Amino acid sequence: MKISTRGRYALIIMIYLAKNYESGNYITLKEISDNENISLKYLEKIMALLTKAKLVETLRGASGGYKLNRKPEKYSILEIIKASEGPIKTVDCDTNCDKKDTCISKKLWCDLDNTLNEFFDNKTLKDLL
Amino acid sequence: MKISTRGRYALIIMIYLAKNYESGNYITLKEISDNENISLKYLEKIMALLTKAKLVETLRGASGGYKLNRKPEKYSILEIIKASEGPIKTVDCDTNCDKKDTCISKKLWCDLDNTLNEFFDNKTLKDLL
DNA sequence: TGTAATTCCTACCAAATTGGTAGTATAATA
DNA sequence: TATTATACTACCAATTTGGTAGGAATTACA
Repeated sequence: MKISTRGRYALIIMIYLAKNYESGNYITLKEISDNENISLKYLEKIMALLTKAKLVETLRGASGGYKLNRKPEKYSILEIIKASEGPIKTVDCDTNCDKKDTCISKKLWCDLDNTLNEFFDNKTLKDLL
Repeated sequence: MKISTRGRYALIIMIYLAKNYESGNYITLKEISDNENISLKYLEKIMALLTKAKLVETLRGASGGYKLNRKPEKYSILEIIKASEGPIKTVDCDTNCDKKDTCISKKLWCDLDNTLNEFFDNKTLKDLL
């Protein structure tokens, strides 16, 4: 029942970009790294996930960086969590479980996943600012 | 964002005991192991957590075993999760974070913990039967 | 046109957690 | 007293987490 640093840092990055959304500028990871005290190299790795999920626009080379490609209110927190931590699936009981059809617990875990999805989907980046 | 097998198996154990609550009998881990296809040794380890949390009554020796010490409706799922997986704390951002006082994300994670606590606290063992 | 700045990509690694197993001691009962 | 159970302690392999390192590709700008 943990959110790893991947998800936590991903959100920090996105909040940082959201704060700079109005300027339209590309923000470097170096700047985020310096301001948030997170290793540049680790940020790069997390950023790769956000880039792959098309949550940000990137520009390489000098004076490049990252920026949001939509308004902050158009990002649900769910997208950010999914991109960084993978889909929300609190238990893995579908495959290789011979009781999956009669399992009493299953409904609980499904409800839990739904609750979490709803929790994160109802909130946008803008709500956090 | 995962529930480990500890929490998952703990719930299976508790459901099993709840089903046998009316009989008043002590149930052996061997029986649960056979019926649920979970290794006896691993069940012992998980059971130790539930015992320590005083969720069950135990009797050692021949014709011993485990049984619930209250009615199934008196157990919240939260207790069982806490006993097996530890307290619900989705992020660990209090200690060693120099930004903990100004952190924008913090409220989100607190809300998340509260949502999860409420989710599990509102459900009893009996609800699952 | 060269160089500095920046992202992109691949590989590697240590520590912690997960998901167990094994053996023995202790207690209760028949 | 033999058998059946839990209780306790120690160990271990595989996976995940939380990074680091180095260089290649790309772009802006002087």
